[in-house]
Amino acid sequence: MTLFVLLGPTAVGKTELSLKIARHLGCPIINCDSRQLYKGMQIGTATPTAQEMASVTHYFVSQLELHEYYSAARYEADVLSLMETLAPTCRNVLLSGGSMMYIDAVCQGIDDIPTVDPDIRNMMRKRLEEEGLESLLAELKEKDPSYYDIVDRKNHKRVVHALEIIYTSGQPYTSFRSRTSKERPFRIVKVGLRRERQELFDRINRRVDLMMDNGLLDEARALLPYRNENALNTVGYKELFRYLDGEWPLDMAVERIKKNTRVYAKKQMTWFQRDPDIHWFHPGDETGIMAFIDTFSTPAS
RNA sequence: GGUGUCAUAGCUCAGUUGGUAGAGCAAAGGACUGAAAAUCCUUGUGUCCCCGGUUCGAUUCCUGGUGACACCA
Repeated sequence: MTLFVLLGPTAVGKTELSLKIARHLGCPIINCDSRQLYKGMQIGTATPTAQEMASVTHYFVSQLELHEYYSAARYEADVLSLMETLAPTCRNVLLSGGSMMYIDAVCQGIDDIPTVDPDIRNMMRKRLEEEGLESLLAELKEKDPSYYDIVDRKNHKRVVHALEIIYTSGQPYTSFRSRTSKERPFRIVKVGLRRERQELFDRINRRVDLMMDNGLLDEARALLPYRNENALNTVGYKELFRYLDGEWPLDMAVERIKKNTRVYAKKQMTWFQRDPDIHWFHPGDETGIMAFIDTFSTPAS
């Protein structure tokens, strides 16, 4: 069994190509976009359309309620479990998306760290607000000095999370971090898509305009009641919320969406760059991509 | 036409009591193990509008020019 991973920055052309590859292989698509997982965010996250979904079986698209907690670790478990289910009938499966950590969670696994209790999460958030980062850092230094040495001390999420784990488990955060790659019962082949930067940025700008034409503002308005959910802390929505609050004019919000999407794309490329297992193609090189896929696909036995 | 104010980084501006300059935004680079489209870090040489003058030295002061804005005719 082979898991093809189709990855690349946002707007590079993954969805379109994923359908072609899936039809070519006669295989299903597993979505690997942390925001397309949620319901109600179709326009802003460029979720495949109903027509696109009709021709190929898609998993993990528009499934989660907006308030549902989810994580890379759950995604890892869900995908592995799905792969087991598919194994008897599928020789090949296509995982497509750009969520870096979710891809790595599936391909390498992530350490078995306890899930943080919501009460502890709330408590830590309050403490961060009231005591400040310095105070939490001092506590981390005392309770897990080896993580204190390596943590990004200005990144409150990292510091807070380590303490959350310490409070949840009673053990140092470092004790859970093995950072070893897990074995998978299937072959993994990574296909990366990339374009010249200007080409990609033009596509991003055009796609944002298209999203606006397709009703992104109405979608954002409908999601306004959920704005504090993590799922909505997402490019495309957070900017339109500022407009709906009367803070920004609409054209400014749209420009910000474009800019933040470009920044996100750059961040994705930075992450992908250091993965030596990715085979890179231009999305227009369909012949090359299909030939590559054919050489690695698992044939009928 | 007259008077005044302004002209500095891609943009908005600060500043140099005369010793060639710095913030925010934009842009670029990077980190990343259970909230990741999140969160965080690093990076600022530019004819200081142009010609001339004063000066050891002018982006800074002065004359003139050009452009923008405001007010008066």
